Amino acid sequence: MLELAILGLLQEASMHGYELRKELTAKLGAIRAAFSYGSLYPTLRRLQAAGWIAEAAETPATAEEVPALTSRRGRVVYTITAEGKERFAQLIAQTGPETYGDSGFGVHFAFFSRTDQATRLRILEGRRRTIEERREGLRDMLGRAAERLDAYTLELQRHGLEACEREVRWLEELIANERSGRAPTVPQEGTAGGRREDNSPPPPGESRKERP
Amino acid sequence: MLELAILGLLQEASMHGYELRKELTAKLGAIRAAFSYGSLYPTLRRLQAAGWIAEAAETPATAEEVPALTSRRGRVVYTITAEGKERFAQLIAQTGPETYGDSGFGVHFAFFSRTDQATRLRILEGRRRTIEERREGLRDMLGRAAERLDAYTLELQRHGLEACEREVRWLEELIANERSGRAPTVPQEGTAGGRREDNSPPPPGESRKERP
DNA sequence: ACCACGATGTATCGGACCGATACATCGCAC
DNA sequence: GTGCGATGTATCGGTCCGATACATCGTGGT
Repeated sequence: MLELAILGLLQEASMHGYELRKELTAKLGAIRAAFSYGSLYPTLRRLQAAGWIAEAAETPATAEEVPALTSRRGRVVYTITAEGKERFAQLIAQTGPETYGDSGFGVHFAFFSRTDQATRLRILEGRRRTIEERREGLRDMLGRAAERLDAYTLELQRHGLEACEREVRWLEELIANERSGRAPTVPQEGTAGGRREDNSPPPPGESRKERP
Repeated sequence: MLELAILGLLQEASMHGYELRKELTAKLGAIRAAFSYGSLYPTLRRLQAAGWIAEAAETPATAEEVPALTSRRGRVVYTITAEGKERFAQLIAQTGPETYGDSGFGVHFAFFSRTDQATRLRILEGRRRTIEERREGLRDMLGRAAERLDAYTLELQRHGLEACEREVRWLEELIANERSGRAPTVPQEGTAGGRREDNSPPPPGESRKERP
């Protein structure tokens, strides 16, 4: 999961660890706490060893903005490699049970603008399936096994059930949107201006922003 | 977390691993997937080594119901010890940051009927605080940093924000209920009949056994 | 002039937990 | 009688977390 997230973020811009973690938190804050440094740094090392990412020279490029303040230090800036982009494309396209869990789904969803529509649909439907099953489990519990549970546990289940129902509705909307061509609002091109050799096919219905 | 959950469940009834996991799933299904055997069995061993739980002889007690079918096998039934009960009381009463995370809160909440009111209140308020902070983070993101994020990520944040708002409202209700004396419905005494030497002060609204 | 403090930044260690997997037995349906 | 799904115990490798350590920077207070 972390591997996928790092590769995805570095595709938008080169960054050092600290920055990466902040972006991670910003992008995934809704779905999971954040990855800790205890997994981030080892993973960076692993990705570098595998050749998916590489260390970059400090502050040479993208001049003008923020001249050279705090120039080089211990900071290690990572850049994704061509192999890394391939790896990302492969990871983002393959789906499985772990794609539908809370954490996995969140990460995949956060990179939907780099995912082709067929895969998006597959993921949304898989997630819906997963949540529907969780929902049914809770319904059964609140029906049949209710008298075995104390009031607090029951209340927890009730609240969980409501959350499930709500998420299923949300997913339904997203799926309908996806099928009708247009994205929830609009996928937009990442920071990286150039480079169009990445596979992700431009989504069909590129339309307007939300905020009316 | 798992330690607390096991101790709590064994206080209601002696069980073997498989059964324990099913109960765990039933009780915590709303908040987290389930603990896997890969953590369950090692933890059982650890608890046994610490003297909090002990192996019990198979099917000797609680006769009548289900005579002796499938009598003894490889099944290992665990029973909580007096020290284990003390340990549970200590764990359930102490609060901290980890108590307010998704998983920690869920487990603590699931055993609220064995928690004194002051602690319940402390946990609910801590949890509320935590979610409120998460909520503020998401609000900031959707306000200031919105243009940096793509439409899908934005939609994820929006959905997360709504979930936070909903949970805060839920917590408010629980807190109000808690303050006004009555629990969501009513905490009930566990299976364990004897032993009143454990510290947990009898909650105010102590009523009768489960099965009415 | 000094320095305390919080943000930035890299890094490691132990431990909790997961997912896959391997077995072995039971009761039941075909 | 036989295969199959539920019951049941157990381990292994790997991911991730939480705490911790340490060093530098800019800022503001005194």
